[in-house]
Amino acid sequence: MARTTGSDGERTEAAVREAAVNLIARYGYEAMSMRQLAAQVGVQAAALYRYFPTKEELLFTLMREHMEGLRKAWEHARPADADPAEQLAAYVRNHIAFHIERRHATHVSNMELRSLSPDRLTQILRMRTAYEKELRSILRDGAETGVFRIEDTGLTAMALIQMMTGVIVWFRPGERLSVAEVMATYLSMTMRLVGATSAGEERHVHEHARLRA
Amino acid sequence: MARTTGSDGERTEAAVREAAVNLIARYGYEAMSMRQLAAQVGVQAAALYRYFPTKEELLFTLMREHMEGLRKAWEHARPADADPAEQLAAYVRNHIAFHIERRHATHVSNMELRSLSPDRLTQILRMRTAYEKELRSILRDGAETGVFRIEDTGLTAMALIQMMTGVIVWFRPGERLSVAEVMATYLSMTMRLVGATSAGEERHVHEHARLRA
DNA sequence: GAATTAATTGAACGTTCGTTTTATTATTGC
DNA sequence: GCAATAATAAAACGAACGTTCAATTAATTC
Repeated sequence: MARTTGSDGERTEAAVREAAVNLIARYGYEAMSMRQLAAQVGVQAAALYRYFPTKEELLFTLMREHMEGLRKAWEHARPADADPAEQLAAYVRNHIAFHIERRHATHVSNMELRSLSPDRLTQILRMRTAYEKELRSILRDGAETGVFRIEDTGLTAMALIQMMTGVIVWFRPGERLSVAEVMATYLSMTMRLVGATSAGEERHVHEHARLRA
Repeated sequence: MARTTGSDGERTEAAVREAAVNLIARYGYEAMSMRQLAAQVGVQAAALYRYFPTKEELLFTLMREHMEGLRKAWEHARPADADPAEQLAAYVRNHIAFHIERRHATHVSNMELRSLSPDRLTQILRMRTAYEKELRSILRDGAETGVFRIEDTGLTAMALIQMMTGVIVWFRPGERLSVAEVMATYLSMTMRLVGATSAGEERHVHEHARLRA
């Protein structure tokens, strides 16, 4: 046999990406074999090499597009002219919404970094650092303006990001909590953690009420 | 050749454990080969099977002992009769100190769960859940006593644990911050996050001063 | 409808993997 | 110092891995 009826390159490539994200998230990059991936797509292993030259290139593509998606989401969600408290709230909401919606891809991007070659690792880490830098900048602004009380900006940024990204470990859609509830609670915890002054707290409380409605 | 001069079973087994933790933390369980591990120990691959019947059993042993170590550390560090704020402070200090000291083992226990067979996975998760339950219990006590202001105990516990465990991602000994400084800052963030009342804050501030001294 | 291009199969390549078996040497106990 | 045991080496096993190649068929182009 050879080309099958109804076969379509674009559809196959999309199916490969989706199956790869799911399999790598569940079993890990090293544990997923190209044959296993091909079987999930409904194709022979050799067909995969029409779309991705190597297994590592496939992993890198998934990670790069995930990071670009995160950057674009924040570019779209960031408020143009807003005080640090509003900016921080937008950052938290965007981060949690994005990571819950793309749990599997996030898992891959966070857990499989060590399977990348050095220069590809550098590229992904650069994108990640740029994204984290946005948060540090917001925190610094807030600390200088006096709306936040923060001991160490860099350390607080790392703590917040790890706290927020952690939702993908335990969150399962359709269980006890809705996405809006999780977002609201994490927003509340974040504002307290950065010592947001009453003005920021007020805003957050209103936000909280709105989200639960 | 066969038995080598000066060979000693106990020393070899300890060397295997240490090398395995380091290699798995760096390259991942699947990516570490038994030959690579043996080479690191200075022995042939077959010799490993004198101490661990399979590769997975080796992984499981490392994880189980790490979790038991964490439990024992908390048993030893937990204050007998203390208010929730003091108990929480002890939990945070113990968690951060333990995880910084055993970064590699923590990495293994957190990242390689999917390489365990179902029943071994269950065993490790049970130990982890028991440990997390301690934190939830402290938070609940504090919320009921009124010393903490917490929206959702379970969610707060997860957020705190992920925030604290996250130190192993970026912390490198001997760099910008000392362990005591990191502990102090995380303690401060934790107390604010749980909305600890001024009494708890006071105590924490004193603690903070003590640790920096 | 013939020629060209796109998509895929099936088989194979060389390598590496975890593990087992057997033999061999060092150490220990008497 | 001799028997028993502990610790390892060396070689091999079959299976699985990522990847390549040639052949084959479907879709497209003119």
